[in-house]
Amino acid sequence: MSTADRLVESTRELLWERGYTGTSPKAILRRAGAGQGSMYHHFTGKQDLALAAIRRTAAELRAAAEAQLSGPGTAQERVTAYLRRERPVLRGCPIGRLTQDPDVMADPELRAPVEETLDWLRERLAEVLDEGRGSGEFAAALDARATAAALVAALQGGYVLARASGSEAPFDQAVTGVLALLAAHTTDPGT
Amino acid sequence: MSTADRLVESTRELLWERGYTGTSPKAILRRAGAGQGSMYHHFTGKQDLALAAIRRTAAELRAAAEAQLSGPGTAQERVTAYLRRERPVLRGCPIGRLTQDPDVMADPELRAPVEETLDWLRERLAEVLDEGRGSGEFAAALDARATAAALVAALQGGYVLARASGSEAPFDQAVTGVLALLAAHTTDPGT
DNA sequence: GTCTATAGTAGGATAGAC
DNA sequence: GTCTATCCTACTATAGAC
Repeated sequence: MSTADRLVESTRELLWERGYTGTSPKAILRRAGAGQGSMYHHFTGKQDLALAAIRRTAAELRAAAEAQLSGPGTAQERVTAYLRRERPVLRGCPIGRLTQDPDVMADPELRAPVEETLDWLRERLAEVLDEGRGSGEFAAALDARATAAALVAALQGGYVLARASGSEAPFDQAVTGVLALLAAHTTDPGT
Repeated sequence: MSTADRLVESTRELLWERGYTGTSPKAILRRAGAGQGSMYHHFTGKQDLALAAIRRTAAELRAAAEAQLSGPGTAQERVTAYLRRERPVLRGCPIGRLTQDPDVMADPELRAPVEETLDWLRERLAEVLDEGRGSGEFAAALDARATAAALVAALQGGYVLARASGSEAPFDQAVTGVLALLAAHTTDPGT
């Protein structure tokens, strides 16, 4: 892995652990095993490096979600697979956490990938729900957009509750709870 | 308002806006219109001041929730009233946001009120749901704890989505979505 | 490309005058 | 109680040698 790649990876880890404000260039360099010169040679500064890190993390999150949502199975099964996918719950969502970082939200460049990723996720989930609604899998009255927002919020909020309590249990409960509610809107999918 | 109170209020605002790591004593003093001497006279330092601020915010959140949840109406109505209560959505949850602050979570004293508040909220909501289940308002099969977790997560996650998109819409959608799902588990409450 | 040296600003706390 | 002065460390970036 090149020095530039190591810098981006270290930045991704630290942004996840400590956020943008809580991450110093010095900490990044220490973790990457690089000197100041390397960083300022490959990137213009902390913001530029964070931008590369956030973009990569956003792309990964999107690809991981797409893998579940466009996989095999009914709409219900794909939604369930996505929500129930194994996650590092106590570490939280590497994109969602940036939402709490005032310096990220105040910078249009840093903010854009965060906004796009979460907006895309809601929209993509709504598509799958709509699919299931069209095929008679879900009740016709189901509001795909509102339900999609509720599902993504259950995940994001589940992370918050889990971190607060220091246990994965609340996350699992939130996912179980929202899926149980959704099941009431499910008609028998047939085969 | 005393100087000590102004310091606590300024700290509450800044913790909400910028988090613990992103808030410096200097910024607190500027906002409170006080000098360094005042702060270190009334408090031992940043951590002590933050502790007072977090405790007060936690108490307020709890009182506000209790007002809705122990108010008049059916369980369904009280839950709806709590979820639909007017909120400063784009500012986020002043307690939930601390969950993303590594320095808060690493400090047992600062962390305790965050953990207690969110744990209490889930439990209190579960009680109301159980009440409604007992009175036949909700389906007997409803898992009160899981549903409570899903509802609180919808709020906390709704904040995240709203901040990401820069609009209150995703928050409202998440609340609408989860309440619509819950409605399917509702039997006619009668009178 | 990478290193060390340097610099200016801010963070967090202490000391002592008033 | 509050103020100013002071201290040490960290943050973020630049300069210039290798």
